[in-house]
Amino acid sequence: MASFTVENYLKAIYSLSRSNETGVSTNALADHLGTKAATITDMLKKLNANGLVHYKKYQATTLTDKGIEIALNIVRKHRLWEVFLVEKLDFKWDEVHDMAEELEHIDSNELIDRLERFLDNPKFDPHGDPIPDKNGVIERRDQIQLTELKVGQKGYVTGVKDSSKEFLQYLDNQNIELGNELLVKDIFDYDKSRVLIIEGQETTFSQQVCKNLYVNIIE
Amino acid sequence: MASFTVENYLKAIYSLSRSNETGVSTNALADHLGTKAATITDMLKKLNANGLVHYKKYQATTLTDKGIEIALNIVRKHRLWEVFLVEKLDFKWDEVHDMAEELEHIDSNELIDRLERFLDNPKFDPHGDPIPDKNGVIERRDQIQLTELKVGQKGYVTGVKDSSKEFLQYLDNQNIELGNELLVKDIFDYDKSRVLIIEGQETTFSQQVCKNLYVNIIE
DNA sequence: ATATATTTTTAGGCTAATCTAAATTTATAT
DNA sequence: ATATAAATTTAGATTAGCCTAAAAATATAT
Repeated sequence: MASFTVENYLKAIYSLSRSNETGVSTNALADHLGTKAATITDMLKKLNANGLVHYKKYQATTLTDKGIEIALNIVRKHRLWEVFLVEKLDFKWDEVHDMAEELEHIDSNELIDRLERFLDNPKFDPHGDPIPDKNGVIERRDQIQLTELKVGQKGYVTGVKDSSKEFLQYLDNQNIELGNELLVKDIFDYDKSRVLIIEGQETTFSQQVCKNLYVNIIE
Repeated sequence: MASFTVENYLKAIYSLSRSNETGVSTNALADHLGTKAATITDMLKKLNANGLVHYKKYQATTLTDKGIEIALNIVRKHRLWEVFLVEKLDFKWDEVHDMAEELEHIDSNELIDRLERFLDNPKFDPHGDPIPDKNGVIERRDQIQLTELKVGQKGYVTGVKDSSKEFLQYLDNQNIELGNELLVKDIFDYDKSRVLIIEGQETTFSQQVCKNLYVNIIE
């Protein structure tokens, strides 16, 4: 079985691969995992030897199929536990990340399958991220960043791109939650900030905030 | 914070102390934890240095107050997670031990307090063991071993002394569960086996089985 | 095209938790 | 009371995962 540490490496490589199709650099991984580049090199050699990554000296690293499978299972567990914490234990969406980081390593697929059923087979976690099924299949979603909506267009909030505590708490303060309907009333050329009507309430959001909100267009 | 390993040592010392008031021996710990005596000695020195155990060379070890506090918190977490697994995820009582062994190390008291409330503040785990409250207080219970009942006395099953998979599955096969009412109809002098009426059904149990069942007397 | 900067790897070490084998201490039995 | 057995500790190694400092490879800028 993959150790706690190995699971975290695979998850990190998976996660960084989302934004970088060509593969992941040693330094990017070191940053992400809070370790030093030398440590990453050591581990990549081991993961490579165990058939979990494709690694060649000085080149970007990618996951093998086996590596992807393990990473997706960790992501699945992480997101299901987050749903549990929010839906059943009433935690807020900005409070669950660290606990889920631990719970994701509990080693029982039977447990996680039963948890999934107990939670009524949720398809998305509290931040709107999709939950892989037991075969690692992720439901694809046609969500876009709020910045892509033009003036006059309507949408509803489906997720957040940045799930940092700070951003989630900012959204709480603004009373924004998943499912909220909104209309883009105006975009200021100067700083690309937007005037929005969210659930009937007029609010102004910076471009940065809008980039970090995913929406579905309402035709 | 105590590491996963340290937590397991403290829990083991706590657990073995239940049956041996004077303290725990190095070999007993090695057996219980599946490691070698030399390893135990090393660790006891560290735990002693950290104020978690009272350790003197060649003498039985006991937990300090701080050690007891940590051990009880682990026990609390273990038992609450077991209740969750059985009550909410429909696992059987012989299936939950290994998962709870992992879940007990999840590091959040807030999580465990919320879990407790979610489970309606259970006082006992699925094997009848008491769940320490958040201050480490355990509800004392006047349960006795079934072997202490005399012929003609009645009781109901409150717990198991041995919670091995094997014993629990044996009980399942015999349709015995916590709460069952029973009457001691006869005790055979020869092997101390008992004829019992359990929930109206006549059954014979060996002395070993009776020793491992806790009951409350019904006057 | 070459010097400089950046990234990555190598080499050598550290710590926690484990092991085996040998030495020491304590317990037991005659 | 002393020999023997059992339990415990010490000494010296190992492995996983991490580190720093130096070397090597790759990328960038003039």
